[in-house]
Amino acid sequence: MTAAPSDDFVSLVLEVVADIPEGCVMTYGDVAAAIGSRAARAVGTVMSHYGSDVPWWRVVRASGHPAIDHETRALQHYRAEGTPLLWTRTGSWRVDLATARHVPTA
DNA sequence: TGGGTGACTAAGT
DNA sequence: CACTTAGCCACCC
Repeated sequence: MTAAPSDDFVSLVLEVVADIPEGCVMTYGDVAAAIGSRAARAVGTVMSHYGSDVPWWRVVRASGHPAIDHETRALQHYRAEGTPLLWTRTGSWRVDLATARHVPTA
């Protein structure tokens, strides 16, 4: 299952996500915009099927929260990469988009 | 060809 | 800050 889909949209998404440097993150909407689309949902769908081959944890929602049901898994990577995190008093946490948000030069 | 689904976003409560 | 509602886009049957 070495994801090598001939699908254009899928390949573009994987390419953008793979280009995100360590310690940085991008929102689903930003990834979609990077490939010239606004299908943030489609990006998430692609990640759910091919995320195994890309640093999916570097892709978060517009609120700074990681993919649903994968927050704990993403937290392990953030702590290991030194990604800036913001903790709330309620015990919840989120990625500091103001500092970790990555902007593709292309 | 048409309809339903989803690792989303933004706005309102 | 957290939850709910409506809107959008790409993919599968």
